[in-house]
Amino acid sequence: MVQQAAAGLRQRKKQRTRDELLQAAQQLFLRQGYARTTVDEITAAVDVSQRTFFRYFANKEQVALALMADGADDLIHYLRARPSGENPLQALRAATRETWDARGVPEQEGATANAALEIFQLVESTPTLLAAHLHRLAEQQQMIAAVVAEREGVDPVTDLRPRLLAAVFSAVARTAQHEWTAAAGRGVAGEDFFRVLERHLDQLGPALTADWR
Amino acid sequence: MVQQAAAGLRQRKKQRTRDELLQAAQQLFLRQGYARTTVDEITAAVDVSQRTFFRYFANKEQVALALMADGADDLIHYLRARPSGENPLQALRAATRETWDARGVPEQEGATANAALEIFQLVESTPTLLAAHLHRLAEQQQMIAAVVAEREGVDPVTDLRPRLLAAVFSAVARTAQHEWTAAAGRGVAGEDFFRVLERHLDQLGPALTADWR
DNA sequence: TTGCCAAGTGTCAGCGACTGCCACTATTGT
DNA sequence: ACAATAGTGGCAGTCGCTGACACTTGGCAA
Repeated sequence: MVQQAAAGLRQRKKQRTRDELLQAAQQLFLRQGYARTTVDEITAAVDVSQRTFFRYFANKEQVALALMADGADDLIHYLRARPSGENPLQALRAATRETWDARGVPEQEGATANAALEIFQLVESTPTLLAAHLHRLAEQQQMIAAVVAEREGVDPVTDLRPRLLAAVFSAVARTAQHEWTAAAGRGVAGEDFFRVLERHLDQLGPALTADWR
Repeated sequence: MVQQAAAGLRQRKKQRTRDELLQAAQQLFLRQGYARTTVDEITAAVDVSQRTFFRYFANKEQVALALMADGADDLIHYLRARPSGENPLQALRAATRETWDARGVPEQEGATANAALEIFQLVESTPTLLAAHLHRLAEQQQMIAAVVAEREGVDPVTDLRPRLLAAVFSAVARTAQHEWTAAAGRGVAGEDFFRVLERHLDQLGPALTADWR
């Protein structure tokens, strides 16, 4: 996952301006908020033209979304690799854990980790960004459904289960993420995201079946 | 639900231009697509200024969303009215059925019903609109969670179940809606939305627990 | 009725996101 | 060294959206 050949100069240059744009955007967004940051400000900070900006990102939202660690591709990959003995929900849970573990390393710089959290909160609190984010999640959900259907060898058109499972899992994951972001914001620091997710998954059964009292 | 006093002339006039804007927007959106329709075109059709348009709708997306029968407020209302003996999931299911039944009547004009479907498909196929729609659903989901928590008398902050239930139910409902829209588009006409939703809810257990084979 | 207040509208001026177009510069393979 | 090609900059223009202000019109009381 996440590998890069140190190819030609052209490639590297491109990668560099892209990174610079991202970094400049991050600084400005976190300092002034998303809406109050113009594309011109971002490009000025990196000293490229506005036109160039829109060659790297389809729109302003995409810069912000690109700042969030995504991991969806990784998830798909890990999910494909899970042993076929597991039932789908187990496989999803395990793949998520692997995805999470795999990226812990470069995240320890403190300042970086903190910025990551702030970005989550920024997205969560900016309607347009949240909308775009939800849209992206919906797309990822479809991919998950497809992989699950393939894994289990069921017809993805007829059988509702893959889509339902993907939908429910995504919903739970998103709820957990929401919760985690909020908690981390309140200084209730430390709890691992995956731990939060597990707590949510554990409550899934009770929430659906039992009488609550 | 949905009641209107035939109040002063001022009120009626306002309602009228709002309706006209909606209708004009609907026509244009369905004819030319969302992106290729400008706000100026809409206002020209109704003969009001662009400025007025934005006094009625916060942005272009909102007109489109307003064209979709919403029913969220109704759902909340019905949900509150459900007998407290029911467990939450049952209550949600029943409230949804009531919401659905309550609006069947004025929808039979054929042409209207067909346009409604087309709007769903328009939203589904237009990224910005879909994003906005998902965002709205997320807000409604929060309201559902709040009502459920209140209904069951549990702490909405500590207890994860209300939010999880709302999230899962919304996810299933959305999946069903997606399915329904697609099916209706393929001419596999006739199946009641609520029927589709029930099929999905029935598959929820199997999708989560069982080994799929 | 008259006259006042407030609600609703139009106009205008302007910002910011985004696109198409074309000329220019810099890398790459030969 | 040269040509093909990828990437950038600048410009002109469209569209969504907003603030400010002047104007019209419906609601209401004297």
